[in-house]
Amino acid sequence: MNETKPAPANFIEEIIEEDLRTGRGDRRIHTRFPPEPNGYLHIGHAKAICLNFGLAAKYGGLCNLRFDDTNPSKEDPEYVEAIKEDIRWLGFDWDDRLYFASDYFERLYEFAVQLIKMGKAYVCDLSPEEIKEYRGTLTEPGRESPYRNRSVEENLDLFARMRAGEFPDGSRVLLAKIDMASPNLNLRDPVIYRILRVPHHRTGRKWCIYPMYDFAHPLSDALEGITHSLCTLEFEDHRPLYDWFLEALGIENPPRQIEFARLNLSYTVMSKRKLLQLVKEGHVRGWDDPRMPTISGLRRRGYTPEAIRDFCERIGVAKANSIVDIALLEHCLREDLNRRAPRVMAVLRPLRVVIENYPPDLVEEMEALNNPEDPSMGTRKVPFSRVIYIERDDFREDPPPKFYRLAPGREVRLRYAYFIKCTDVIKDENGKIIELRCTYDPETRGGRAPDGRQVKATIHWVSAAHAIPAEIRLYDRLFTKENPAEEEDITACLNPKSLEVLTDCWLEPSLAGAPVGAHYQFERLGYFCVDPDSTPERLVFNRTVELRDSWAKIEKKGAE
RNA sequence: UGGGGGAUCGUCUAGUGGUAGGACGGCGGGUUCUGGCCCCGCUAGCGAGGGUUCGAGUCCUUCUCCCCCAGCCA
Repeated sequence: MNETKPAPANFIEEIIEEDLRTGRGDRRIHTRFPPEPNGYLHIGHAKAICLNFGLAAKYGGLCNLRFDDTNPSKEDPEYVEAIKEDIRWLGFDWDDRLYFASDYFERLYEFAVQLIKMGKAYVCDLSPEEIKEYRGTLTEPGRESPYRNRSVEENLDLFARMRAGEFPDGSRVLLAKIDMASPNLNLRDPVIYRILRVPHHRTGRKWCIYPMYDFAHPLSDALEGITHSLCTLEFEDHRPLYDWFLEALGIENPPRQIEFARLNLSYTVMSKRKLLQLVKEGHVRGWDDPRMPTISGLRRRGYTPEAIRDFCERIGVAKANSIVDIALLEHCLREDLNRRAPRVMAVLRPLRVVIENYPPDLVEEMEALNNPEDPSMGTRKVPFSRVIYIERDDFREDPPPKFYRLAPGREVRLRYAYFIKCTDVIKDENGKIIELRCTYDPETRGGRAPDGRQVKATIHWVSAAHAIPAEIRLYDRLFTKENPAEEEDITACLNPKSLEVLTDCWLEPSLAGAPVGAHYQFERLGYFCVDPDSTPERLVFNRTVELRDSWAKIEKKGAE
């Protein structure tokens, strides 16, 4: 067979293929996903995960999971477990290659000693404020620290004593000796070790000095044999420093850092800090609130790993900052769920309907398709009786043009059942419609009229005597602004209607015992999944995403 | 005013000197026992100016706008 190789999908694949051709990086592909365990993963991380693991898979390489845990004051083992679970759920596997930067502390310390011996690092006694001052500004060069030219011996001694805990936090740091006049601030003698008496979640109290990201990252990559180290755009300025450490320490086949644009999604925020704020201030119920763009939130909402992976593939990888329309994510979701979610009938806002000419004691079992997209999913029986509930939205006493559903004197089809015609509208003392009286045509059982007459609409229903009650949570975008991150205060543009809880909902009886996490399409309404808050007595559903709704569009247009 | 990046339909993204393409969205139509799915069609773009060239989104040049950097965070 003569298969043409697919063109590289993005600039990173181009670089990789070039490296594979020229032999740079040992003709291997080895990537890593390096989260800091200081928060939950979000859909932006999913992009990085798909990229790193996907590249390894595509080019026959490997991808490690490495926790970048060099700052114990922000990290927590709770996050480590949550992150592992999320990556696995997304469908990726790091086999036995689970690493922690903290595993390398001893070796990183040795690297630092090596740097000192080469005269490329020194201990500085300046205070944090002084260091900042000496660093200069964007437009003015920095000044050299008075401690910059200490002897190797003194530096070695001081660094050992930093490790031994002889000095208080913040009193001294180890700096790389590079260039205080560099226009790139990262090269103005950056801090590589600081004194921090904070117990580490993995190394306990063994260390009171911890390496900085800029030092730990390239060397951790080197230690793991990483060939391509992908990160986001804001680290572009750090690349010279990344390369400097590898070069100074004589690393062979050094890994190559490549930067790409992080993902932003419309109507949400993506920074860990802002997400943490939403959680802490109680604007959402937690990291896994179904309105959150976190992996755990999306999972609880009912998103599938397949949909998220497909989305990550479709958005592409580039270097331009962008905000992807959340409609694309929803499209990927619907496409996946349409294929696999069983159809059921559920009424969210019930309107009681009495079918006056239907025998009071009769119950019929109507046969319904579980998924018209996939006949192999079979059929089920849905009980039908004299009193049913329909959706309040499916009836209008005074129907506007193009409203095809039920109205006084009008006939519609009940999905998988009969044609019914509305004969009477019953209201309470306030004029609120509380019940409809209808008649059915026994000849239309199964949904077709022998005389060939047609109806304009098919609506869903549940049998009042058989339906099971449920709570259903409807979600909308969390923010009213397309890019909340650019607002002074993101909480000012929170969408007050991002959550609506419906407590008087009725489900067809086949849903009894539905397991947590199960996905369904509630016909004509959307995709829903069973929330963990469900109890054996009462199911709770989340609306994952609505079906596209052309009637809603028509109605909205009419209102304008 | 220093350095590092970036600019292609409304959005995301291809295009590597030879007819600017795809996806999402929007609009219109077909089909339909879900106003869903599916199918068809339409819509709409190279930040600006100059130059090189038979030919420029692509090369050169000037400019404009946007993002990132002055943590002992990552």
